[in-house]
Amino acid sequence: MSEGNRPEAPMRDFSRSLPMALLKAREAVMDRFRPSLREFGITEQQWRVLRALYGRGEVETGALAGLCCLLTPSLSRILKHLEATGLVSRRPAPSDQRRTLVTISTAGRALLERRAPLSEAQYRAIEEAFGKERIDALYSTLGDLVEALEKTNS
Amino acid sequence: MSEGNRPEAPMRDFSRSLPMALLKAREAVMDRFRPSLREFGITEQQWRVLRALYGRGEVETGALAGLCCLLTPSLSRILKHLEATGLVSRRPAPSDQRRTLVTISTAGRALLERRAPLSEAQYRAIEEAFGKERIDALYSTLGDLVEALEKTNS
DNA sequence: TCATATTACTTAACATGTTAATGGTTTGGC
DNA sequence: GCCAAACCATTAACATGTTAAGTAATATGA
Repeated sequence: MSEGNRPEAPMRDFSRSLPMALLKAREAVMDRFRPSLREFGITEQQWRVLRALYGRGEVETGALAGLCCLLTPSLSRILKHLEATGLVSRRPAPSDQRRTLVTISTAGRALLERRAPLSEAQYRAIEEAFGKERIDALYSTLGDLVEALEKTNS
Repeated sequence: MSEGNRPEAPMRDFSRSLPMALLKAREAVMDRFRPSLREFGITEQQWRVLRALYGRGEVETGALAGLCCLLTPSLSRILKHLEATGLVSRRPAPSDQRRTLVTISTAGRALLERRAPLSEAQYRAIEEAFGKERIDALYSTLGDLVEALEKTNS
Protein backbone atom coordinates (compact mmCIF):
# COMPACT_ATOMS: atom_id res chain seq x y z
CA MET A 1 0.00 0.00 0.00
CA SER A 2 1.93 2.96 -1.19
CA GLU A 3 2.25 5.66 -3.82
CA GLY A 4 -1.17 6.70 -4.96
CA ASN A 5 -2.90 4.50 -2.51
CA ARG A 6 -6.18 6.05 -1.86
CA PRO A 7 -8.51 3.61 -0.13
CA GLU A 8 -8.87 1.27 -3.15
CA ALA A 9 -12.51 1.70 -4.07
CA PRO A 10 -14.11 -1.75 -4.35
CA MET A 11 -14.69 -2.87 -7.93
CA ARG A 12 -17.97 -1.55 -9.36
CA ASP A 13 -20.68 -4.16 -9.52
CA PHE A 14 -20.81 -5.57 -13.03
CA SER A 15 -24.57 -5.03 -13.13
CA ARG A 16 -23.94 -1.29 -12.86
CA SER A 17 -22.34 -0.82 -16.24
CA LEU A 18 -24.24 1.82 -18.15
CA PRO A 19 -22.97 0.71 -21.59
CA MET A 20 -24.00 -2.87 -20.78
CA ALA A 21 -27.44 -1.83 -19.53
CA LEU A 22 -28.07 0.16 -22.70
CA LEU A 23 -26.73 -2.66 -24.85
CA LYS A 24 -28.85 -5.33 -23.20
CA ALA A 25 -31.97 -3.21 -23.60
CA ARG A 26 -31.16 -2.54 -27.23
CA GLU A 27 -30.58 -6.24 -27.88
CA ALA A 28 -33.90 -7.14 -26.27
CA VAL A 29 -35.62 -4.64 -28.57
CA MET A 30 -33.71 -5.71 -31.67
CA ASP A 31 -34.67 -9.32 -31.10
CA ARG A 32 -38.19 -8.21 -32.00
CA PHE A 33 -37.16 -6.55 -35.24
CA ARG A 34 -34.53 -8.94 -36.56
CA PRO A 35 -36.90 -11.59 -37.95
CA SER A 36 -38.59 -9.21 -40.39
CA LEU A 37 -35.27 -7.62 -41.34
CA ARG A 38 -33.98 -11.04 -42.23
CA GLU A 39 -37.15 -11.82 -44.10
CA PHE A 40 -36.49 -8.79 -46.31
CA GLY A 41 -32.82 -9.65 -46.73
CA ILE A 42 -31.61 -6.39 -45.25
CA THR A 43 -29.43 -5.48 -42.29
CA GLU A 44 -30.35 -3.25 -39.44
CA GLN A 45 -27.96 -0.54 -40.67
CA GLN A 46 -29.18 -0.70 -44.24
CA TRP A 47 -32.70 -0.26 -42.94
CA ARG A 48 -31.65 2.81 -40.95
CA VAL A 49 -30.20 4.39 -44.10
CA LEU A 50 -33.34 3.80 -46.15
CA ARG A 51 -35.42 5.00 -43.23
CA ALA A 52 -33.44 8.24 -42.99
CA LEU A 53 -33.65 8.90 -46.73
CA TYR A 54 -37.37 8.31 -46.99
CA GLY A 55 -39.18 11.55 -47.73
CA ARG A 56 -36.03 13.63 -47.57
CA GLY A 57 -34.86 14.15 -51.15
CA GLU A 58 -31.11 14.29 -51.65
CA VAL A 59 -28.99 14.00 -48.52
CA GLU A 60 -25.24 14.50 -48.18
CA THR A 61 -23.23 11.52 -46.97
CA GLY A 62 -22.00 13.32 -43.88
CA ALA A 63 -25.48 14.41 -42.86
CA LEU A 64 -26.79 10.91 -43.53
CA ALA A 65 -24.17 9.41 -41.24
CA GLY A 66 -25.28 11.72 -38.45
CA LEU A 67 -28.94 10.85 -38.98
CA CYS A 68 -28.24 7.10 -38.92
CA CYS A 69 -25.68 7.14 -36.13
CA LEU A 70 -23.12 5.53 -38.44
CA LEU A 71 -19.48 6.40 -38.97
CA THR A 72 -18.67 7.49 -42.49
CA PRO A 73 -16.43 4.50 -43.30
CA SER A 74 -19.29 2.15 -42.45
CA LEU A 75 -21.78 4.25 -44.36
CA SER A 76 -19.49 4.29 -47.37
CA ARG A 77 -19.56 0.50 -47.61
CA ILE A 78 -23.28 0.33 -46.91
CA LEU A 79 -24.07 2.81 -49.68
CA LYS A 80 -21.95 0.85 -52.12
CA HIS A 81 -24.07 -2.20 -51.32
CA LEU A 82 -27.41 -0.35 -51.45
CA GLU A 83 -26.44 1.25 -54.74
CA ALA A 84 -25.44 -2.11 -56.20
CA THR A 85 -28.83 -3.56 -55.27
CA GLY A 86 -30.64 -0.54 -56.68
CA LEU A 87 -32.15 0.75 -53.46
CA VAL A 88 -30.39 4.13 -53.52
CA SER A 89 -28.50 6.27 -56.02
CA ARG A 90 -25.55 8.61 -55.58
CA ARG A 91 -24.18 11.56 -57.50
CA PRO A 92 -21.58 14.22 -56.77
CA ALA A 93 -22.98 17.56 -55.65
CA PRO A 94 -22.88 20.04 -58.55
CA SER A 95 -21.78 22.92 -56.36
CA ASP A 96 -19.04 21.01 -54.54
CA GLN A 97 -17.53 17.94 -56.15
CA ARG A 98 -16.26 16.69 -52.78
CA ARG A 99 -19.76 16.01 -51.55
CA THR A 100 -21.97 13.11 -52.49
CA LEU A 101 -25.75 13.36 -52.63
CA VAL A 102 -27.76 10.22 -51.87
CA THR A 103 -31.34 9.51 -52.85
CA ILE A 104 -33.64 6.60 -52.13
CA SER A 105 -34.92 4.89 -55.27
CA THR A 106 -38.41 3.74 -56.10
CA ALA A 107 -37.40 0.20 -55.23
CA GLY A 108 -36.04 1.45 -51.91
CA ARG A 109 -39.27 3.21 -51.08
CA ALA A 110 -41.22 0.13 -52.04
CA LEU A 111 -39.17 -2.07 -49.74
CA LEU A 112 -39.60 0.42 -46.94
CA GLU A 113 -43.33 0.57 -47.36
CA ARG A 114 -43.63 -3.20 -47.40
CA ARG A 115 -41.72 -3.74 -44.17
CA ALA A 116 -43.01 -0.72 -42.28
CA PRO A 117 -46.28 -2.39 -41.20
CA LEU A 118 -44.37 -5.33 -39.68
CA SER A 119 -42.17 -2.89 -37.80
CA GLU A 120 -45.19 -0.97 -36.55
CA ALA A 121 -46.75 -4.20 -35.32
CA GLN A 122 -43.66 -4.81 -33.20
CA TYR A 123 -43.82 -1.31 -31.80
CA ARG A 124 -47.40 -1.96 -30.76
CA ALA A 125 -46.36 -5.22 -29.10
CA ILE A 126 -43.55 -3.47 -27.24
CA GLU A 127 -45.83 -0.69 -26.07
CA GLU A 128 -48.34 -3.25 -24.91
CA ALA A 129 -45.69 -5.19 -22.99
CA PHE A 130 -44.07 -2.19 -21.34
CA GLY A 131 -46.64 0.62 -21.47
CA LYS A 132 -46.79 3.50 -23.91
CA GLU A 133 -46.20 6.08 -21.19
CA ARG A 134 -43.05 4.36 -19.99
CA ILE A 135 -41.75 4.13 -23.57
CA ASP A 136 -42.40 7.83 -24.08
CA ALA A 137 -40.64 8.60 -20.80
CA LEU A 138 -37.69 6.46 -21.89
CA TYR A 139 -37.29 8.36 -25.19
CA SER A 140 -37.33 11.55 -23.19
CA THR A 141 -34.79 10.35 -20.64
CA LEU A 142 -32.41 9.04 -23.32
CA GLY A 143 -32.61 12.33 -25.19
CA ASP A 144 -31.86 14.26 -22.03
CA LEU A 145 -28.92 12.00 -21.27
CA VAL A 146 -27.38 12.58 -24.68
CA GLU A 147 -27.88 16.30 -24.33
CA ALA A 148 -26.33 16.36 -20.86
CA LEU A 149 -23.32 14.35 -21.99
CA GLU A 150 -22.73 16.39 -25.12
CA LYS A 151 -23.09 19.66 -23.27
CA THR A 152 -20.40 18.72 -20.76
CA ASN A 153 -18.03 16.75 -22.94
CA SER A 154 -14.91 18.61 -21.98
CA MET B 1 -60.20 -0.82 -49.57
CA SER B 2 -59.58 -4.47 -49.88
CA GLU B 3 -57.46 -7.26 -48.55
CA GLY B 4 -54.92 -5.79 -46.22
CA ASN B 5 -55.27 -2.21 -47.22
CA ARG B 6 -55.94 -0.48 -44.02
CA PRO B 7 -55.58 3.29 -44.24
CA GLU B 8 -51.84 3.39 -44.89
CA ALA B 9 -50.47 4.50 -41.55
CA PRO B 10 -48.08 7.42 -42.10
CA MET B 11 -44.42 6.52 -41.77
CA ARG B 12 -43.19 6.59 -38.18
CA ASP B 13 -41.12 9.62 -37.36
CA PHE B 14 -37.46 8.69 -37.61
CA SER B 15 -36.80 10.23 -34.20
CA ARG B 16 -39.08 7.60 -32.69
CA SER B 17 -36.88 4.61 -33.34
CA LEU B 18 -36.24 2.81 -30.08
CA PRO B 19 -33.12 1.01 -31.32
CA MET B 20 -31.70 4.33 -32.53
CA ALA B 21 -32.52 6.12 -29.28
CA LEU B 22 -30.77 3.41 -27.27
CA LEU B 23 -27.83 3.39 -29.68
CA LYS B 24 -27.35 7.15 -29.58
CA ALA B 25 -27.43 7.15 -25.78
CA ARG B 26 -24.96 4.30 -25.65
CA GLU B 27 -22.62 6.08 -28.07
CA ALA B 28 -22.76 9.25 -26.00
CA VAL B 29 -21.77 7.23 -22.94
CA MET B 30 -19.07 5.24 -24.72
CA ASP B 31 -17.47 8.44 -25.96
CA ARG B 32 -16.52 9.03 -22.33
CA PHE B 33 -14.93 5.61 -21.88
CA ARG B 34 -13.16 5.10 -25.20
CA PRO B 35 -10.12 7.30 -24.49
CA SER B 36 -8.98 5.24 -21.50
CA LEU B 37 -9.74 1.98 -23.28
CA ARG B 38 -7.50 3.08 -26.10
CA GLU B 39 -4.87 4.20 -23.66
CA PHE B 40 -4.77 0.66 -22.29
CA GLY B 41 -4.78 -0.90 -25.75
CA ILE B 42 -7.96 -2.85 -25.16
CA THR B 43 -11.35 -2.94 -26.84
CA GLU B 44 -14.68 -2.38 -25.20
CA GLN B 45 -15.58 -6.05 -25.57
CA GLN B 46 -12.27 -7.30 -24.22
CA TRP B 47 -12.82 -5.07 -21.20
CA ARG B 48 -16.29 -6.53 -20.66
CA VAL B 49 -14.84 -10.05 -20.63
CA LEU B 50 -12.15 -9.19 -18.07
CA ARG B 51 -14.73 -7.30 -16.05
CA ALA B 52 -17.05 -10.32 -15.98
CA LEU B 53 -14.27 -12.72 -15.00
CA TYR B 54 -12.93 -10.57 -12.19
CA GLY B 55 -13.60 -12.22 -8.83
CA ARG B 56 -15.49 -15.09 -10.35
CA GLY B 57 -13.09 -18.03 -10.63
CA GLU B 58 -13.58 -20.32 -13.62
CA VAL B 59 -16.49 -19.46 -15.91
CA GLU B 60 -17.85 -21.52 -18.80
CA THR B 61 -17.74 -19.91 -22.24
CA GLY B 62 -21.48 -20.00 -22.65
CA ALA B 63 -22.13 -18.38 -19.28
CA LEU B 64 -19.46 -15.79 -19.99
CA ALA B 65 -21.13 -14.85 -23.26
CA GLY B 66 -24.38 -14.29 -21.41
CA LEU B 67 -22.69 -12.15 -18.79
CA CYS B 68 -20.95 -9.99 -21.39
CA CYS B 69 -23.83 -9.78 -23.85
CA LEU B 70 -21.65 -11.31 -26.57
CA LEU B 71 -22.45 -14.05 -29.06
CA THR B 72 -20.29 -17.13 -28.71
CA PRO B 73 -18.54 -16.73 -32.08
CA SER B 74 -17.40 -13.25 -31.10
CA LEU B 75 -16.38 -14.42 -27.65
CA SER B 76 -14.40 -17.27 -29.16
CA ARG B 77 -12.24 -14.85 -31.14
CA ILE B 78 -11.91 -12.44 -28.23
CA LEU B 79 -10.74 -15.21 -25.89
CA LYS B 80 -8.17 -16.35 -28.42
CA HIS B 81 -6.78 -12.81 -28.42
CA LEU B 82 -6.90 -12.40 -24.63
CA GLU B 83 -5.25 -15.77 -24.16
CA ALA B 84 -2.49 -14.86 -26.63
CA THR B 85 -1.78 -11.67 -24.70
CA GLY B 86 -1.78 -13.53 -21.39
CA LEU B 87 -4.79 -11.83 -19.84
CA VAL B 88 -6.89 -15.00 -19.47
CA SER B 89 -6.38 -18.75 -19.60
CA ARG B 90 -8.61 -21.55 -20.88
CA ARG B 91 -8.89 -25.27 -20.21
CA PRO B 92 -11.46 -27.93 -21.05
CA ALA B 93 -13.82 -28.81 -18.21
CA PRO B 94 -12.74 -32.11 -16.65
CA SER B 95 -16.30 -33.34 -16.22
CA ASP B 96 -17.44 -32.47 -19.76
CA GLN B 97 -14.88 -32.10 -22.53
CA ARG B 98 -17.30 -30.05 -24.62
CA ARG B 99 -17.14 -27.15 -22.19
CA THR B 100 -14.33 -24.64 -21.79
CA LEU B 101 -13.48 -22.98 -18.50
CA VAL B 102 -12.04 -19.46 -18.59
CA THR B 103 -10.07 -17.71 -15.86
CA ILE B 104 -8.63 -14.22 -15.59
CA SER B 105 -4.85 -14.15 -15.08
CA THR B 106 -2.79 -12.08 -12.68
CA ALA B 107 -1.89 -9.77 -15.56
CA GLY B 108 -5.58 -9.47 -16.42
CA ARG B 109 -6.47 -8.53 -12.87
CA ALA B 110 -3.64 -6.01 -12.80
CA LEU B 111 -4.85 -4.32 -15.98
CA LEU B 112 -8.38 -4.21 -14.62
CA GLU B 113 -7.26 -2.63 -11.38
CA ARG B 114 -5.20 -0.01 -13.18
CA ARG B 115 -8.00 1.15 -15.45
CA ALA B 116 -10.85 0.89 -12.98
CA PRO B 117 -10.13 4.26 -11.31
CA LEU B 118 -10.28 6.05 -14.69
CA SER B 119 -13.59 4.36 -15.41
CA GLU B 120 -14.94 5.36 -12.01
CA ALA B 121 -13.95 8.96 -12.63
CA GLN B 122 -16.06 8.93 -15.79
CA TYR B 123 -19.01 7.48 -13.92
CA ARG B 124 -18.74 10.33 -11.44
CA ALA B 125 -18.66 12.85 -14.29
CA ILE B 126 -21.71 11.27 -15.89
CA GLU B 127 -23.62 11.28 -12.62
CA GLU B 128 -22.72 14.89 -12.09
CA ALA B 129 -23.86 15.85 -15.58
CA PHE B 130 -27.16 13.96 -15.49
CA GLY B 131 -27.94 13.36 -11.81
CA LYS B 132 -27.38 10.21 -9.81
CA GLU B 133 -31.10 9.72 -9.21
CA ARG B 134 -31.88 9.85 -12.92
CA ILE B 135 -29.10 7.39 -13.67
CA ASP B 136 -30.45 5.01 -11.05
CA ALA B 137 -33.94 5.39 -12.48
CA LEU B 138 -32.59 4.67 -15.96
CA TYR B 139 -30.92 1.42 -14.84
CA SER B 140 -34.22 0.44 -13.30
CA THR B 141 -36.27 1.31 -16.39
CA LEU B 142 -33.89 -0.51 -18.72
CA GLY B 143 -34.00 -3.62 -16.53
CA ASP B 144 -37.78 -3.53 -16.48
CA LEU B 145 -37.89 -3.15 -20.25
CA VAL B 146 -35.70 -6.20 -20.79
CA GLU B 147 -37.80 -8.19 -18.37
CA ALA B 148 -41.05 -7.14 -20.04
CA LEU B 149 -39.73 -7.98 -23.50
CA GLU B 150 -38.32 -11.34 -22.49
CA LYS B 151 -41.45 -12.30 -20.63
CA THR B 152 -43.64 -11.72 -23.67
CA ASN B 153 -41.30 -12.84 -26.45
CA SER B 154 -43.71 -15.17 -28.14
C1' DT C 1 -1.94 32.69 -58.22
C1' DC C 2 0.28 29.68 -55.87
C1' DA C 3 1.32 26.91 -51.95
C1' DT C 4 -0.94 25.44 -47.93
C1' DA C 5 -4.45 23.95 -45.02
C1' DT C 6 -9.02 22.24 -44.70
C1' DT C 7 -12.86 19.54 -46.02
C1' DA C 8 -15.59 15.30 -47.65
C1' DC C 9 -15.41 11.03 -48.81
C1' DT C 10 -13.17 6.67 -49.53
C1' DT C 11 -9.77 2.74 -48.51
C1' DA C 12 -7.20 0.01 -45.55
C1' DA C 13 -6.56 -2.88 -41.59
C1' DC C 14 -8.03 -5.10 -37.73
C1' DA C 15 -11.83 -6.35 -34.32
C1' DT C 16 -16.53 -7.54 -33.61
C1' DG C 17 -21.71 -8.69 -35.05
C1' DT C 18 -24.43 -12.18 -37.16
C1' DT C 19 -25.88 -16.47 -39.17
C1' DA C 20 -24.73 -21.00 -40.87
C1' DA C 21 -21.89 -24.95 -40.87
C1' DT C 22 -18.34 -28.02 -38.70
C1' DG C 23 -16.43 -31.21 -35.26
C1' DG C 24 -15.92 -33.32 -31.17
C1' DT C 25 -18.77 -34.91 -26.72
C1' DT C 26 -22.30 -36.35 -24.26
C1' DT C 27 -27.17 -38.09 -23.76
C1' DG C 28 -31.09 -41.01 -24.49
C1' DG C 29 -33.54 -44.54 -26.40
C1' DC C 30 -33.20 -49.05 -27.77
C1' DG D 1 -23.06 -51.26 -25.76
C1' DC D 2 -24.88 -48.75 -30.14
C1' DC D 3 -26.74 -45.18 -32.81
C1' DA D 4 -29.22 -41.06 -33.49
C1' DA D 5 -30.19 -36.73 -31.39
C1' DA D 6 -28.77 -32.92 -28.72
C1' DC D 7 -25.12 -30.07 -27.04
C1' DC D 8 -20.91 -26.90 -26.83
C1' DA D 9 -17.46 -24.59 -28.72
C1' DT D 10 -15.18 -23.23 -32.77
C1' DT D 11 -14.64 -21.94 -37.64
C1' DA D 12 -16.32 -19.78 -41.89
C1' DA D 13 -18.25 -16.04 -44.46
C1' DC D 14 -19.99 -11.72 -44.96
C1' DA D 15 -21.38 -7.08 -42.89
C1' DT D 16 -20.36 -3.48 -39.74
C1' DG D 17 -17.46 -0.85 -35.91
C1' DT D 18 -13.33 1.73 -35.29
C1' DT D 19 -9.12 4.22 -36.15
C1' DA D 20 -5.63 5.71 -39.37
C1' DA D 21 -4.18 6.82 -43.90
C1' DG D 22 -5.21 8.28 -48.52
C1' DT D 23 -7.30 11.15 -52.36
C1' DA D 24 -9.49 14.62 -54.59
C1' DA D 25 -11.76 19.12 -54.28
C1' DT D 26 -12.25 23.47 -52.17
C1' DA D 27 -11.11 27.32 -49.23
C1' DT D 28 -7.38 30.50 -47.37
C1' DG D 29 -3.91 33.71 -47.31
C1' DA D 30 0.45 35.72 -48.55
